[in-house]
Amino acid sequence: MPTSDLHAPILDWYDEHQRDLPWRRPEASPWSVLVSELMLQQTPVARVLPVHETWLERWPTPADLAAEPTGEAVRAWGRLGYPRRALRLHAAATAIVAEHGGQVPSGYDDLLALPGVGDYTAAAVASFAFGRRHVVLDTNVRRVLARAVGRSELPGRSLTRAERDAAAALVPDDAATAATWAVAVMELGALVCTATGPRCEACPVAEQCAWRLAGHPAYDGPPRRAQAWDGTDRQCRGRLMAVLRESHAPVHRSALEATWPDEEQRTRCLAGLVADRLVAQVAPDVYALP
DNA sequence: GATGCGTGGCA
DNA sequence: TTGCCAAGCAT
Repeated sequence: MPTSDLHAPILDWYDEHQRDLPWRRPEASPWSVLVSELMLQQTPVARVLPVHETWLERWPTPADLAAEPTGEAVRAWGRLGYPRRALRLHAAATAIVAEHGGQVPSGYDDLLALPGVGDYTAAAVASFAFGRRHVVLDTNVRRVLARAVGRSELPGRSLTRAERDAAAALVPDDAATAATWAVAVMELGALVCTATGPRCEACPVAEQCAWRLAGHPAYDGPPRRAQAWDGTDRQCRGRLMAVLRESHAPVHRSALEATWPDEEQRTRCLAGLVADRLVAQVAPDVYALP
């Protein structure tokens, strides 16, 4: 297969076009990398940048965060979305202090055991923060490989064994090169080989891209369900959380009623937030961040 | 394996 | 305008 021809062009392209991101700088700590990865789960870089900066200033080490109430993490999370990630990051910091002497572990298995850290994040932190050799397979990498190697516009809904094997076969032998390869392919997917409107004219491997050579055939896999929003529990939970984040004093139930007209749904969502530990009930009908 | 989980920007 | 998308994880 000519896939080895992908390496040099993509590594060279990354060397020239990579973004200067705080968590990529030489002085960035493993904690900075871990925080960035949690924040970047389903959230664009542009929105992560300011929150990541203030987060690291306030909590430069896992121990600093672990010493705070979880509600402070949820409040500082702001509007990044999926606030349960803030809870998981706090729990990860607590576990790092309790089980790893306050140092972010460097091994994949130890990272994977941390709350909020799955296969992708464990591989990414081990690779980016510690220079380990791993298969780092996120949505960007999956898309780049689906096109360059697999001849399709988009990857399938679920990660297949064949897809993982193909990605593994492309990882350079040398650990340091493998780590650069991982971030380089991700960056290519983020900046050039984008989900919509890919900039093939700027792509370093356009000449050998199977999808392009096939004439850019449109995605023909199973339909991808657009996530509903209006009227969903997610929207309702978001409204409730916004009120609690913005108030530095406990909030009475009556103040929450104004945010959502459907009482049955609002009550159910509030109970769900309490069950999720995103909200604490501090007195009858009074709520606050935990 | 499918589903639920926030938020905002952009074409 | 509105659908689609953004470095996933846990259940």
